[in-house]
Amino acid sequence: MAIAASVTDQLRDDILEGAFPPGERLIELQLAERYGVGRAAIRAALVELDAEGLVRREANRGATVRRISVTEAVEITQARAALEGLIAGLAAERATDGERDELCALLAEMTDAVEHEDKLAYSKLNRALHGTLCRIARHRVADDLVANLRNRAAHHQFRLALVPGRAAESLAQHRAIVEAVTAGDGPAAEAAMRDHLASVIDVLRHWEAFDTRA
Amino acid sequence: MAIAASVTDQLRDDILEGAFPPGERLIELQLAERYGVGRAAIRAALVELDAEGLVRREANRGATVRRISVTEAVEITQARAALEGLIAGLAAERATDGERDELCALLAEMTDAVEHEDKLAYSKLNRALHGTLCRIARHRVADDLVANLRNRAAHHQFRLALVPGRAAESLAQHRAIVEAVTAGDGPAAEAAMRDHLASVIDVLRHWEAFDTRA
DNA sequence: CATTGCCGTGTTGTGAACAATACTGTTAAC
DNA sequence: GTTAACAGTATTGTTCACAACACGGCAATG
Repeated sequence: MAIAASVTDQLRDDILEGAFPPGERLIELQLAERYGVGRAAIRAALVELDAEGLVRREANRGATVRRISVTEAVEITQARAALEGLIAGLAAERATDGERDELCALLAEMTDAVEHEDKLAYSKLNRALHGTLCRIARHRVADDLVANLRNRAAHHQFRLALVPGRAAESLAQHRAIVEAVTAGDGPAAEAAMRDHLASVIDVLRHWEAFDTRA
Repeated sequence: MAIAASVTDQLRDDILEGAFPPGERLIELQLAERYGVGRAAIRAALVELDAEGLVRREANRGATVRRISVTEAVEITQARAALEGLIAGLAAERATDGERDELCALLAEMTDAVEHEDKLAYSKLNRALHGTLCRIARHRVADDLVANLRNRAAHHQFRLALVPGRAAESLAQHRAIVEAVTAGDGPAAEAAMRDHLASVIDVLRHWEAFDTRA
């Protein structure tokens, strides 16, 4: 499965990049040709991505890119809040001096991005910051779960970055998180992370009312 | 995959039942014969259970039942604490009167089991109570994640039930959870659930020191 | 005109055969 | 006695072909 694992990764990336939009049918033969492998490898990849929640498979009807409703995105973010709260708390306890510097540097870059109104850069830095916290926490199980949840809701996270004024609010919340982590205050870090994601949920809930698509 | 899904379920159950102990090799041909299906179906099942974390697959070397160290069981339980805290809080907000009665009935059965020192029954009821809370919370995402985490640590949970005096302590904690949920007090329910799982973690940590196997 | 039955096409599900790889025990050399 | 090379076996990885199923259009019927 050396090659097949790589096929799974390629397909996952392609879905996350938007090469296959939500609802799109994923036909084994087409994918096999696209990635230059046999149908068996594609099948394995589809089973795996189905388990990850990125792909939906129906018996005898094939696979499609899973469509995540706003309602489900709220649930995903709630689960993230619980798990990333744990992670933030652990990160506060376990961060080395070098890792603290890393977080501060990321925060500085985020501040720059907000000042220059570079929403794309901010979105990437946002992802990087959360990823760095996961690494610092040294908690494999939570890390894996969170990475998966982030992938599942990736589409909506992207929309979020485009909301006017959102970046400034988000920046302040991230600053609170980084400060608590660098101060080594676990409970404060957990609370700050939960606050941050609660505010994400607020935005999602606002959409939920008059949005049934995507 | 109508049949194949059932094969995955059968294999998962067999692993959880202990029919295949941790570390045991899972040979495709043997499994195919055992369940009366082709190798392809078995392969799909193994890929799926690998994604679930119950099975480990190495390239060209086959699949084995994943061995969960005590250290990893601690991590799993920490993640459960975060997610089941969320679930307990939601359950407190969303439980109907009928569901509250259901919880009280389960608690009564657990009390009986402790009085009769029926550890096996208690262990089953324990599982049932947590499962019922997941259902009451009506939170699909967290529910799925928790169910998976419980499966992964199932072996250790079973050992836990055999610790002398553990059942009485556990019963008191479950009573606190049920009382908070039936009272509709979300934060208290979340705190009670976290307390309960923190005490599970304490026992695991105690083992961690002088236990490297299983 | 609406509805039902039927057939053709596209796609998935499954089984069998073959190739590639890793493990085991044996023999030979140093 | 230890190590290295080697063959034999067991198991996985891959490909192919075919069967099973779902969907679409078309025609026949009421």
